[in-house]
Amino acid sequence: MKVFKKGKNTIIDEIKDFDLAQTLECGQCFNFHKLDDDEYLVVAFGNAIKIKQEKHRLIFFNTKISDVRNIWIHYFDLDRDYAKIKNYLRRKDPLLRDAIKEFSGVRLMNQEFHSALISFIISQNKQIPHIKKICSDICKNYGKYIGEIEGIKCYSFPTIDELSRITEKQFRDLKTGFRAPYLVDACQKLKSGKISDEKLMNQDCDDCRCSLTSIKGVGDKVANCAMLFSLGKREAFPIDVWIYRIMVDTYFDGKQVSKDEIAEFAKKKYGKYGGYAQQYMFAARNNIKEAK
DNA sequence: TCCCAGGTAGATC
DNA sequence: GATCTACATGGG
Repeated sequence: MKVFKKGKNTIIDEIKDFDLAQTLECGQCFNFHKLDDDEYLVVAFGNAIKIKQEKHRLIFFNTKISDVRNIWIHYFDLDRDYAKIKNYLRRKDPLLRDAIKEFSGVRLMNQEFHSALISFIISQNKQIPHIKKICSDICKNYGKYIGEIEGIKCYSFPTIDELSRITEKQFRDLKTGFRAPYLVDACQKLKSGKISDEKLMNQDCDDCRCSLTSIKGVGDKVANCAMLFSLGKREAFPIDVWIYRIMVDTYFDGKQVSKDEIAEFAKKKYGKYGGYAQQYMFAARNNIKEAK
């Protein structure tokens, strides 16, 4: 992997096991906008940038090389060897072979904790396009204006301070419905420091999940998503309706077992790679369903 | 009109 | 403990 400056842009070349579209569109992140094929507007850490992929090359438009090194490489998890992870999973589970083949460019992102937590509280009982819409509305209404890219006005995800000032009524006006009081509780715990990424990163998986589920409206699934996508807990295995169906059909002969039983099974089967297994499976959910 | 969506809290048994 | 249901909103 080579990083260098070209005019106003920064380039990463010789990238392996990465596909920008697959990584952004596989349901782990909601704060982006598709501009064209393999071309996206991404918002994170108070920045908005245009990124384009050309085969093994990533172009970060109008971006300093130091930002690519300090922010974006880690954000897209590009400093990790995915060949090893994929080999492990292919050997471990034949079901994942096709999923990994089809979605070999998926990487688990390292998002900002507060934005991942808020996004996944919103995600419950909602479809991905609507989650994206609400996240975007939150940025537009309560984040800061960053600038315009390709004629699109960009707004940062609100900081914890900005989030803590949003009332339940204001959350309801953004069509979050019954999640509004959950969001308020999460924002207050973030603001008070009762919940912080610093504390959670130092906890093991079970303690971390336990801390997170002390927030109203955060159960195992939302906690696991926040842990997996923003706290580096890669053994976390979120079980949503899709993963539940796939696991039940594949390993429990269609029998409606409890989510705890599936979680236990996944822990034994995938171990510390649970999160990766889950994400390849989720990315390929429609193909897996059709194959049955 | 009915069913479902990257679920969870509270009630009930 | 393990199940059952209400919960806002939008889309098929």
